[in-house]
Amino acid sequence: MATIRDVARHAGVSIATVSAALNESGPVSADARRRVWEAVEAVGYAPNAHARSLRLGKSRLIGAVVGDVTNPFWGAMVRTIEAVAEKAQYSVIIRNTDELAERELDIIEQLRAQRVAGIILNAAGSDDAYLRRLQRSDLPAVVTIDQWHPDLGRDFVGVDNRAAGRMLAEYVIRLGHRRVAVISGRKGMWTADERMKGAVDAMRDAGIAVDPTLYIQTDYRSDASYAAATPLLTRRDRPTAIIGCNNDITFGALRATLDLGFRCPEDISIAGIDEVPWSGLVRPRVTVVVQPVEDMSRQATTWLLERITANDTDQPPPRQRVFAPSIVLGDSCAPLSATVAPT
Amino acid sequence: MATIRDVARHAGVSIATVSAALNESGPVSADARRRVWEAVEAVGYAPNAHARSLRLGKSRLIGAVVGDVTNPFWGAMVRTIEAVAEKAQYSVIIRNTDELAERELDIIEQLRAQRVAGIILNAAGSDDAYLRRLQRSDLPAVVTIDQWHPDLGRDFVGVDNRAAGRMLAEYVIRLGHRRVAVISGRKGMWTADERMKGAVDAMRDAGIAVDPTLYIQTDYRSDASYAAATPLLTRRDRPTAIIGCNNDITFGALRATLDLGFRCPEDISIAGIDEVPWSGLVRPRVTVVVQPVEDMSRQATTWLLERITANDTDQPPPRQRVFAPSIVLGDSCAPLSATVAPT
DNA sequence: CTGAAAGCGCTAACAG
DNA sequence: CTGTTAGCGCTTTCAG
Repeated sequence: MATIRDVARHAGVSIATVSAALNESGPVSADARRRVWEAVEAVGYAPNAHARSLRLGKSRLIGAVVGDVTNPFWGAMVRTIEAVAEKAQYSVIIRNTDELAERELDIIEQLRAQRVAGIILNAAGSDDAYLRRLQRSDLPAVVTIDQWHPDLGRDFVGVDNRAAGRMLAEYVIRLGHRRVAVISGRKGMWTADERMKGAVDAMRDAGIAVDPTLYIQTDYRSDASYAAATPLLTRRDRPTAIIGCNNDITFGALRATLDLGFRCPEDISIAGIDEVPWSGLVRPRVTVVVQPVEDMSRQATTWLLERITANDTDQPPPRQRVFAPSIVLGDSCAPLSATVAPT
Repeated sequence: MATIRDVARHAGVSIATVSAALNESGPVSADARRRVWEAVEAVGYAPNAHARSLRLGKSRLIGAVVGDVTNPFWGAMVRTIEAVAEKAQYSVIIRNTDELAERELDIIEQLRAQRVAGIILNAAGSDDAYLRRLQRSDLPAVVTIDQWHPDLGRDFVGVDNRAAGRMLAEYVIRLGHRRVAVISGRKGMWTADERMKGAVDAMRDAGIAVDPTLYIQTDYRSDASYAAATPLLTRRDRPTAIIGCNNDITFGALRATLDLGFRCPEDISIAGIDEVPWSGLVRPRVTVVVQPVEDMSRQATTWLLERITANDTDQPPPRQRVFAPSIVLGDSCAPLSATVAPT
């Protein structure tokens, strides 16, 4: 592939002039500039990004470390991250962690070796050893997204997850439900704990006796949720409503409900967090709390690019932006009075 | 960030020894090796990928150029591509084209400048100028996926799209339908043309008079499909069945059908191509032809890595692998005899 | 305004 | 077995 030397030779100038012309980083005569561009065209030149990065000591790559692109939540995130990055001439390397802390740390290490300029990170781990390893000072710019870690000292973009859990619980409580199950992600994960806490708080505030066997934390996965929901639904004092703390969990709970021969919402009311794909055609239309995914990923990417561009000396202190979730009503929840009581 | 020099100094050896030790590319005494690894640990060294790529004249990056990660079809593709690439220590840069040929060419040019080692490409354009620009000889290794271009001379992985269209049409014909509409992607796009042709062939083979006003090619997008379906459904001699040639199109057609007050499948039968997300809960359960997305992306990535690794001299000739699609029956199609006739 | 030359961090001869 | 050195392609002083 053509190098800057080929262009210089072809244009009859020095390589320094070519560089100055292409980057507009120095004075070049109109004539030389024209000849350079012609030569670029003629030899099919494109500057070698690796040489450039090496010389400049910085690359135009950013990493997007997400749970799983296959989940519409992360799919939408990645889509927007890519769109915003592209405008600023950055490319995004995508990596899925399946929310496995060990994998995530590995990936971060690899991205560091690749000298990405920055990382948008779904930091899904939680224990101390994990956090310590995330603290290492020689990481590139990082903006965390979705999961918050109080002491990490990084920019964070997410939603008020406690409010999300609370909204859903208050909604079903208002419909009269008293025995409400909540299935959330694994313990220690910020979003999972917060969503659970928000829901439980709402119950407590409503004067409902808190039954811990109704509150389950497992993986944010539909099979885990299915497995968790099944025993709940076959108990004698089964809940009359279930809250699923992400889309996969909601999906699993709904499947379990229907597979066991219950109707939703006639027998069991179900509501969840996160958008449901093809929601217009999913029956019942699930009541969900949604996050402004696009705004979130746009903010995260903007902040990241800002940090990448800023001098080391004027890096802003860690910022947090917490968006408000909103509820989208469907018909997956019925008033308790209209619910067929457990026998 | 630490360089190989820091490691060498710390270990009390030369940089060549460090390189040899880390890459196992030369004889190094056990003692030196140990000291090198200790030094690496101590200074937090990770080899600079840009320097490496520059020196080696090749990178460990591949580009995944897809329609839109947000679509579950592409989401699954990207997921598998990343998984397979990771095992071989390659990173994937993701780019969405929205199937816009101009954007796609731009992106390819950028990836070329970035010196990616290879590209997995959804080549969505079709005109001659486009193809000519894709032909340029100085591109890295390329494997095309989904869309086939006979003369491109690149590896290709996809499905038998004609069979996919045919399967669906034969299915509804077997149910007795005679007035069957088909909505596909834009003209000139291989998958769109093939799926349409497969469906139309099946009609012709069944002795059905071909009514061109029932065969529409538009964008692979739900709003385009919605707009296309609406007039079809409001005609007096409206079709009794609709075939949607990708998931978005099917979704749009279904929405239009329901919005107009028709029931599916009682009034209109609908079937489509591509997986439907949350299909277990979408009502009606749509009958679809699905592609083995995971096998396809695995094959594409494997071939790409193979080409990247092979010497220029022993590059295999262009290969094609065409997977068979399969049909998954739902309840979105009813026998014509059970269908409420247009008034 | 233009050119020569240094050097980013690494690998691979090659010499010791 | 180990060290010295050239050079990958680029940007950027610094002289002319």
